[in-house]
This record gives sequence, structure tokens and C-alpha cells, in this order.
Amino acid sequence: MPGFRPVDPKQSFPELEREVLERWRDGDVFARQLAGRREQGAPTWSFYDGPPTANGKPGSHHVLARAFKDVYPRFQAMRGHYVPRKAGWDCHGLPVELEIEKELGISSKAQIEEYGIAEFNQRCRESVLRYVEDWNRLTERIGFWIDLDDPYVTMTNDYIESVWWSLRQVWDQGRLYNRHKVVPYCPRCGTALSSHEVASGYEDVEDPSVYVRFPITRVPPNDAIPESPVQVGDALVAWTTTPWTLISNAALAVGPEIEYVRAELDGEVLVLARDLVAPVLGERAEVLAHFPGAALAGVRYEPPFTYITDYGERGHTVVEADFVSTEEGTGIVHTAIAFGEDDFRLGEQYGITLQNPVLADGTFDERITDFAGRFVKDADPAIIDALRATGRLFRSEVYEHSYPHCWRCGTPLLYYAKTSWYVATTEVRERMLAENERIGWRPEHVKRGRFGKWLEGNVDWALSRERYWGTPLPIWECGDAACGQVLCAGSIAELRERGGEVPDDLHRPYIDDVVLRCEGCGGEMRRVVETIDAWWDSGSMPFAQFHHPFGDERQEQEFAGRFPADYICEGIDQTRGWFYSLLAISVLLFDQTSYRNCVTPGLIADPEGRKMSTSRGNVVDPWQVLEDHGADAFRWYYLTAQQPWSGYRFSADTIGEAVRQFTLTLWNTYSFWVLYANADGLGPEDFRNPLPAASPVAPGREARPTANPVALGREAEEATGVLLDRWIVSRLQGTVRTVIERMEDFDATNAGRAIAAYVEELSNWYVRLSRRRFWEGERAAFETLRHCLVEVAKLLAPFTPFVAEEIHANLVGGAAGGFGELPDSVHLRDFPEPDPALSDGELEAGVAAAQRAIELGRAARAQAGVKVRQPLARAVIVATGSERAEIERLSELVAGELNVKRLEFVAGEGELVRYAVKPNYRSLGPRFGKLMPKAAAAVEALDPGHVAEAIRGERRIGVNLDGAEHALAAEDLSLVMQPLEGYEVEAEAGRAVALSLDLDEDLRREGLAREIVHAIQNARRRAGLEVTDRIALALAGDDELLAAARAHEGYVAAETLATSVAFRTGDGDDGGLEATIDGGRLLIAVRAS
RNA sequence: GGGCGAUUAGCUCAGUUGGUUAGAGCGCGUCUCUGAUAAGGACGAGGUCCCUGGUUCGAGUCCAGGAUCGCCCA
Repeated sequence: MPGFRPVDPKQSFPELEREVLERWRDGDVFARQLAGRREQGAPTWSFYDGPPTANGKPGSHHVLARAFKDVYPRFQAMRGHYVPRKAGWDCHGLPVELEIEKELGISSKAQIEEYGIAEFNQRCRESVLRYVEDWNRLTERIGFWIDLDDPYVTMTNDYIESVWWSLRQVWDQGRLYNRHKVVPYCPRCGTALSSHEVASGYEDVEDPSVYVRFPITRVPPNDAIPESPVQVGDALVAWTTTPWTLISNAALAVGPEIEYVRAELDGEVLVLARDLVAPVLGERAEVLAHFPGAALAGVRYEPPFTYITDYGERGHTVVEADFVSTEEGTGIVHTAIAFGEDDFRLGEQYGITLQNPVLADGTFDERITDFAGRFVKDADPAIIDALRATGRLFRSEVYEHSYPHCWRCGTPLLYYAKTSWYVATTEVRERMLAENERIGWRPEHVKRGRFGKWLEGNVDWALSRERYWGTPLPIWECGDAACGQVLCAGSIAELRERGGEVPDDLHRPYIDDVVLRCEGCGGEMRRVVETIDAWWDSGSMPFAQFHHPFGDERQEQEFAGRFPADYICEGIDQTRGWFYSLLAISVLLFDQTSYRNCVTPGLIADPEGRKMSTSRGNVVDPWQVLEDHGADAFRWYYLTAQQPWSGYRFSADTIGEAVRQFTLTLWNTYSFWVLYANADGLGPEDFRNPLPAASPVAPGREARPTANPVALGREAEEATGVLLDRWIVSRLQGTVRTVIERMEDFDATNAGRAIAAYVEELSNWYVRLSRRRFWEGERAAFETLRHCLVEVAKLLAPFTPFVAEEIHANLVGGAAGGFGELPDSVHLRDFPEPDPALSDGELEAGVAAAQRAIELGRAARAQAGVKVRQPLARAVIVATGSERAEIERLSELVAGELNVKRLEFVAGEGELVRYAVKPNYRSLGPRFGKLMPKAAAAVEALDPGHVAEAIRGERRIGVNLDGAEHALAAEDLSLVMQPLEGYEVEAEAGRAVALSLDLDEDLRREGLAREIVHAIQNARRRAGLEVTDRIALALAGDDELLAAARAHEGYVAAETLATSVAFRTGDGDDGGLEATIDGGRLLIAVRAS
């Protein structure tokens, strides 16, 4: 029985992942990770899961957020933290109601009430968790470790009670109030819309645009300007795109700093902003006077309609406002208090009476006799006609702009003053901004940008919704208006104390039946009709998920231990959603942020860059991806393709590429190791002593560069092997350091890329150069590669938990699954720590230099058209100082890779080399400043020989600049080698490799021998032999080829596993294969022996 | 209309406090290897670093304006 489970190089990863999932399930690994850390008394690292609504199937974009939700908690858990992860479900809200309305084929509140609130809400309740199974399955399949068995659910009574408690806190602070405000309102659906709903309903429409005359009737004395620039009879000109609001015109607003003019046109005197004279009045208008808007304050005018005239003292006068602009219109803004946010605030500021002539269904009330009963927008043309008839209309045109519509029924929204419940978040705006400073945002710019700007523009939270399926607003009002007692209930117990009979279900309509005793007058108190914004629910999760403050001891401990979260992660669209509700609520209640770090993945687009959406039909089913490529590939793609907030151009092909490039490279390296470890009869017990006890740096194995390296010489290779072992282990330390540093900074992208770079080096340098050592069973090589693979598995565990688990399980546990003292899962292990003792920067630099030299040499070969198989006598390497020493140390490696017999070094002023002196701009730039071009010229004019000598002698070099002497140090300039002559040479800054192309008979024969081996290997394969089969070999054909084969018979035999080599004359007739080498013919007969 | 972000090779993306030959992978072309690889390796072609102006001895990088795209908001 092999020591390690044999590895299929063509392993199906999805299949492997299903096996790993089973092991996790059977072994209860996630629970054991949590329990283990808790028992250790590990510090808590807290993660909050933003609750999705499970009334739809999860898509590929959900996998994105979940990959990032998983990777940092996994990392922190391996780093020694206790990282509890509790899932949550968001249940309430208008979107849920709309789903049900669609199912029932209804679309208005009246129809819902007719259907019955109890039944309606029951259907909502059933629908919100309809797809929980799908979510759970996907969550598990992608390896997102989170507790799905005990999630928080926002519609439970416990949760609702905690939310009530939070509202009561705000109430006690005096920050929960009821007030008229202007809200976007759908007259057809009979409800205000949330800002999110409004945003999704903008459409470009054509609206009437009218310029209206407002004749001045009185010019009061003005302190600012003793002599008023306007006169009775002048007409103020205002502009609006909602003519129907002119019915309730209450005031005109001007900007105090804006310049206005009195202008004459066709005998009429008009007043408007100076900047808008030309566009509004045309070129013929004559400006009579100009003055600041402040001079108009208090001017009284005649309104266009007189259905309603009672607006108070400042009604129908000019008032000052800071929102007036001269971008369009006239610079004089028509103000109707009930129909605009600016208007409404202005009304409050000047004490102008609120008059709203529009009913809840969007029609004019009976006071507007001529238009009563008509839908306001439909009345526009008639209103314009009326203005024209009274001579008030200055101009009327059509205006194209984007205007919000009800996203559900398409009705244009009205901005409409309504009573709503608000939370006075503006009172804690500064505290929210201060706490925002403490949040680590990824990307950084969200803090001061999107989120910070949003906080700066904070307005009070419109909390209430006149809807059904939501947390009921726990406010009871006394039926006796004269009494006016209002109660905000903070708990179920309180309702009971006040005589309420608390229903089993705290939702409407049952809660609406709870009648309380008024402490003021002894009368009855009834609940207001509103429910609350579902965002308040989700923002309450830090405490409501544990039923705080009503939780049992364990719950209260959990709450205290996990608040605030170290980490949350949701899409950038949550800026106004969950990120805000979490912060606002926790600042209100606890005066601090509830999350310390926040990562915001961006959007997922299709390959054409279009946003993925169900309506476009370009969504990618995550299950398809999982089936084709697996969860690791899916995760790896998201985690490393780019910084997550940049968004993704998503296609299945890209994920396939990620597998091929990364997972497969790793897998093959691992499979290679297992293949040869089993071949050598090794088992896990042979590797029980961890590094550094089994370190490749063991004494007595120190490498020495050999004087005359022969590429295939065994002794030399061992020495190089030790260097390579030390090198790859050293590179591991730097990789570990980078990964830890990047992950602690929530930068999985660059952490993952560092791992990928390491795996690439491990596979394509370490393994490729060390293969022979594995064939020959060299223990140090096995030790080293196994160590590196196990460490890589640990590094990868947070990223690709499945493949990491598999590699760890086999390399540590072996075929028998015996883990000894070690945990049986990579996820139960500690994250690697870098060991400085295993780092060797000099060696790393040396290998890097050797790599460069090899690349240059190969480029030179390619230039000359000489195959690598043809040995050459020597390569001349041009390298300076330390680099030369480093390459020399690895000379056998370089010589072997370049297939040359000897390396020579040129570092001095050899006749083959020409130097040029180049300035180091980085060091000289700051010193010479403007003189830099001259300094550069002076440096380049220096004699290279002198410079080289001076550098060797550690002397300073003098240059003359404009008559002044400057002393330069070695680091201020560099010597660049120029191409050598007579050699095939490749050069780059400071380095060059030249090859001697002369072939003598020995080299030629050796080259031929290699070609012959190559041909025999092909023949072996054609004959269907296993790589370990021994053969009897017979060669015939071209004399020169046979001579080469004879000369290198030992080599040929060893390479081809030939136990006998026969040379025949003639063409041979025993069915051999024919090959053509260098123009000559070779017949090869192989036979298993 | 406002805010935020992006724009680098055919595609997907890197690019350090500004430093003088701008990189990688994929794709493409040529070659190579066949004793780990749905492969590996080498070499090559491929660039107006979106545009314009500015700062600077020096700009892909900093500043201003513009264009295009995306997101958020109104």
C-alpha cells in the first residue's frame, strides 16, 4: 500500500470538492474550529453578515460577496482568533410585498386591505424564506463557513422586540418625531416611496415649461437698499415645469447674492437674474438697472391664482433662499410649500402657512373650483390657458428632463407634504462623521467620497411606511385629541403593563388590535398605522440578532463580545443602505460605529461590460460555474482577478483560465511529489520532523560551486540542489510575510497574487530544475518540496479551502489518514509564520541574477539559431561586483540551463567589453535640479575606464559643471556594458551574456548524442513503453551518428534505460524506427528487456 | 444636473514616495521539451499609458480642463 494516496493529474475539481465537503460535514470541521479557538480563550474577531432577502435565487454576484465574507474570517481564525459567523435573513419590506401583489394580481393598498392584511402578511412570511434552501446549498457548496443553523431572522418576535427597544431609546432621546415633510409620493399607489425606489424610476419626459409674470403690488422700505430699484407694476418673472403648483404659489425666492436686473422689453418692465436676460428675453431687452437679490426681499406681488390666499404675513412676497441658481429659469423661483423640499423648508423658515390643495389621490380639492377633481398633471394645459387668458403667461415651451416615476405603475411622482415619522439623525451627523473616520474602508476613497459625502448631506431618517409587511412602529396615541398622550413602547412587557393583550405574532394586523390604557386621561390608546423602514431592521442586527437587551446570559455575552464588528462586507450599493443604517443606529444607541472595517466589492458585468441583470438575461448561473470549474476556481477568480471594488468582467472562460494557470499548476506539482514519493516507498511518518530539523540547510551540505561544472554531473547537481532547496524555502518566508501583511490589510487580491507567484516559481523553477533529484530519490528534495506544499496549502486555505484541504490531508495524513499530533484539517492549523532564519536575501538575489543570465543566454541562442541541445564550449557573462559572485555560486545551474561547458566572467575592462557611463537620475536629480541635463551630459562624457577604476578603488569621481567641481560617488552612476564583438550576445542594462559558437568535434558529437537520445525517447514512446521499462537498444544508420552514440554510449544508455546497446551496420531490418538527425539517417530498434 | 470612480498591449490586469528601455497572463507568430502538466520552457511581434494644457531638470504617476464609460444620487 502506498504511503500517500495516488493523485490523478487529471482530477476533476468539482468532484474533489464534493468529497471534501463530505469530510467537513462528517468531521464537523467548522464547529471544531470554533470550539477549538474558544477553548484556547482566543480573542474574538467579529464578523457581521449583512442579511439578504431569500425570496429569490442567489446569483453569481452573491458568490462574489460571499467569497470575500469568507476569506478574511478564515484567515483570522487560522491566525488564532475566535471568529463566530452567524448568518441572517432580511424579511421585511416593500419588495416582499410587491412580490406577493404580483402573485395575487393586485396593485393597490385598497386591494390588499380587501384581500385581508392577515392573509397578505401570511403570504409575505411564507415567501421570504422560500429560497432559503437554495441559499444554504450554495453557501455550503462554495465553502462559505457560516452558521446557517441558527441565523437571525428579522421577522421573529424576539428580533422585533429588540428593534422596538432601539426605537424607544431614540424616542427617549427626543429624536423620534412626527412631522409634515415633502416626500416623493405615488398618488396612484397611495404611499410615499423610499429614495431607493425613486432612484429606480427616473425617466426622460417632456413637461410644459412656463415663464410667468408676477406683478409687483407693493415695495416695502428695505434696510439694505434705501431706494428700491423696482417699482410697483414691474413684473417679476418666474419659471416652473410644474404649472399645476402655481395654483398654490405662496412666495417667490431669490438668491441674495445673485445679480438681478430691471429690464424693458416691448414697453414692459420685467425683473429677473442678470445672467438669464439674454436666454429669456432675447437681445432686444434693455437693462435699466441691476442690483443684488437682497434688494428684492419683502417685495409683494399679485399671485397668479387666488383660490387660496391665506399664506400668512410673508405669503406672496419675495424671500431669500440659498438654493436659487442661475443655471436655468429666471433666477426667481416659484415656491409652493407643499410640493418641494426646498419650498417646504423655506415655508418653515419664513413661517408661511402650509396649504395643500391636492388630495391623496393626486386631484385638486373642492377649493380649486375650476379644476377640482382633476388629476394635477392633467390640468397643466388648462392652467396654462388660464394664465394666458389673464396675461400672466410670458412664455410657454416644452422642456425635456428626467423626472421620477413610480417604478411599479409608471405614474409620475408628486413631491408632496405628508405626515411621517422621522429619526433626527442630523443631530448626530457630526458623531457619525467622526466615527466614519475610524472605519477602515476598502477602497479607501469611500470614506471621504461616497459614504462621507452622503453623511455630510444627511437628512433626518424618514422611518415610517404606510404599509403592511414590516416591523410595526410601536407608537400608541390616545384617542382623545385633547389628551394627546403618545407612548413609544420599548418592550412586550411594557405593552402588558399598560393593559395590552400581546398577540402571538407582533405583525399587523394583530398588533393593531392592541389597545392600551392612557395614563393621562384613562382613555384608550391605539397604535399608529405605520410600519418602519426595513433598513432599520437590518441596521439593528448587531444587537437584535441576540435579542439584546432581553437576551439570556449567553446571548448578552455574545452581543457584548462581538460588538463592534471587526469586519463587514457588502456591495457598494449598501452605502445608503446597510452601511448607513448600521452606523446611524449604533451611533444613536451606543455613540460609536458598529463596524471597524468594510470591504465593498463592485458590480459584475458580462464580457461586454454590461451590468449583469436578470432582465438583460446575461446572468451566469453560479451552479453552472461550480459544476464546470468548482468553488475554488470561482473563489480564486473573484479573490485575485482584480481589486474587488473595480468590478468584474465576468465570463466562465476567465474562470477556466484561472484554473489552468493556478490550480492546475499547483495540483501538478503536488501530484509530481506524490508520484515519486510513493515510488520511493515514502510515507507520512518519514516526514514527521518538521523544518527546520529536517532543514535542507543541514550542516555538512553547504554548497560549493565546482570548478568545472558539467551539466549532467551528479555531484555538482547535489550541491546546486541544496542551494535551490534553501532558495525555495527562503522565497517561502517572503511570501508568507507578504500574505499575512496583505491579508491583515484586507487585501486578498495581492495576497493571493503573491501565493500564485510563489507557486509559479515552485513549479517552473524549483521542480523543473530538481526533477532529477526526485527521480533519484534524494531525500532533501522530498523534504523541501513537501514542506513548501504543506505551507502553501495553509496559505491557500482561506482562498481555496478545498484544494488546500486535499493537499494537506494527503501530504500530512498520507493514504492511511494518520495525522499524529497534528490536526486532521488544514483549517484547524495555525497560519504560517515567516522564519527569518530561513530567509536568505543574498541567495534570492543570486538566483534572480542567474535567472536573468539564463534568459539572456537563451535569447542569444535563439538569435544564433542554435538549439539548447547542442552543447557549446562557453558562455561569457558580463556582470558586475556582487552579481558576478552570485551567478558564479550558481554557475553549474546556469551552465546546465544554457548547456555550455564553461562559464567565464567579464567584470573588468576586458578587450571584449565596452562600457558606457550613465547617470543615476534618482540620486543626482534632487542634487542638481535644473542643472540635471548638463550633469547627465557631463557624466556620459566621463571616461569609462577611469570611472571603473575609481569605483573599484572606492574613490569619488569629479565632474566639472559650469566651472564648478562636483564629486560623485559610485551610486551616482552606473557602468553599462556594451555588446561584445565576435560573440552572439544579448544584453540589457548592466548585464550581457555572450556565447561562443565555435564547435569542435567533441561538442558536435555530444550534441548529436543528445539528438539521438531524443530520437530514442520518441521511439520508446511510440513503442508504448512505460517510462520505467528497461530496453534493449539497437542502432544503425549514418556513420557519424553511430560514432557519436558510441562516444557517449554510457550517457545514451543511462538516459534511455537501455540495458544493452547494439550497433549494426547496414539498414537493419528488424522493424526499427527511422529518424533524421542533422541530415543523417538513424535506425532505432527498441525492445523491452 | 451633482458626487464618486475608471481609462495602460487584441483581451484581462499590474505599475512603489515622480527618475529616463512601462510589465505579467491569455491570445497571436516562431522555436523547443516529452521521465509532473487539459501541459512546460524560450524567443518574438504587439503601446499616442484617453485628450489638451500646466508644475518639474524629469510625468503613466502630481495639478487643471475636457472626452468616454460605470456606479451612486437628484
